Amino acid sequence: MSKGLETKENILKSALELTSKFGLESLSIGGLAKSVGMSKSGLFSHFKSKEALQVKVMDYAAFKFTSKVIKPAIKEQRGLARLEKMMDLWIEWSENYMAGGCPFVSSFVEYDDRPGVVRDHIIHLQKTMIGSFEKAIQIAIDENQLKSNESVQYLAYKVYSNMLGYHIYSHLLSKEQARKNFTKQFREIIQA
Amino acid sequence: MSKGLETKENILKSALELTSKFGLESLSIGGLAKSVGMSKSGLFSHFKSKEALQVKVMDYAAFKFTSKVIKPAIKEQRGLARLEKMMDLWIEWSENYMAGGCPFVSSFVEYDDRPGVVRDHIIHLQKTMIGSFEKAIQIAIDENQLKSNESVQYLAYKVYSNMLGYHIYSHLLSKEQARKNFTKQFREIIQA
DNA sequence: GTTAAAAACGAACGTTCGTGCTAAAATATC
DNA sequence: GATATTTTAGCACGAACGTTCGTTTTTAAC
Repeated sequence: MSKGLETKENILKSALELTSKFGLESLSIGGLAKSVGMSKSGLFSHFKSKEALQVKVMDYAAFKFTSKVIKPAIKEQRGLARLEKMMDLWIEWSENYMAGGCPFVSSFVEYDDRPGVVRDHIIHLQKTMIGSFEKAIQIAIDENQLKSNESVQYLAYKVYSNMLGYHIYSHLLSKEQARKNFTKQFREIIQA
Repeated sequence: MSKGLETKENILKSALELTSKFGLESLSIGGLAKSVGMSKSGLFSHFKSKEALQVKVMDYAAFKFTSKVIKPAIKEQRGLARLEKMMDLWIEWSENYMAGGCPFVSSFVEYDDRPGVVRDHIIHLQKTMIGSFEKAIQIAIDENQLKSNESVQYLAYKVYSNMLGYHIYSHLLSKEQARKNFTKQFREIIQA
């Protein structure tokens, strides 16, 4: 890998950490440069605008999410086991890897009323992400491991709401209590 | 009402609108001053710091939430009817009154990793809000209109997750579809 | 109507913001 | 090892940030 790509990856890694903690909008070129130990202009030249940087950061987040949650779960056998593994990894992603909070949730909330390429991109990534869950749910149904007369879309909605609830409650109460609630509701969803 | 309190209320009204759209952190003294049509310093003198302004804005949001959602719902008869009215008004609050998105959700996500008085205050308000729903649920149970072997806290968690799901989905899909999902899951929660 | 208090203003402060430049340093190519 | 290319740094810009100040205007009290 060339030097350029190496530092670029380095920058995005730091940027994602900062985004997770403080949000995509609070990401500043100067602050980011300081945290990776290079000059503002040096960093800036890698991306040609702040907007482009933000888009790249979200792409990087999506890449990481895929490699930390989606891909490992696919190694599990088709059906409920895979879906459950996905939930576990998802929680782990929120809890350990993205300690400052899921960047998709925060950036989405941040940009839901800021029209522009950043928002469009976030929405696209979010839909892709939900699509992954819908696919996993569909497979569980096909494998006759999940019986439900509800649509896949509605089941995914419930799964996703539950994750959002976990996300908020984990900062409000203890992580343990939030996790209990999450697990309990997930069981109800797949057993209904 | 004195002139001072009048303009202060005016400022907070504009501030809440901006917060709903762009978030509490993006609220700037200069921008806010421009939107209410007064000077930066004139506005600033009403609050002695930006932090104080942010706290006041959230207090104002809580006040509005109480008067638009909680209080009108209490006029409904005790039990499920009241809880359902609360849901309707809550959705209405998100959809019409707070068109830019619920300020509690957005500010909470924004500040969950920014220690300080603002965060502490937001958490406090959020807990109070959840407490209101728990109380309504408890009453519905006491009135024998809601039968459940789950704890009130867990039921409130489900109700709240559902609202969060609605909040995200309404920006992702259509409001109608989001609302359908919300209503459906709410029915399941109170019938389980 | 006079006077005291409150409210709003305009200007300036030191910082930080994103974004251009140009020049120097580091890397890759041959 | 010389050359071409990429990457980084340094500096400057205009604008916006929160905040302070002294002054002027508006309101309230008598």
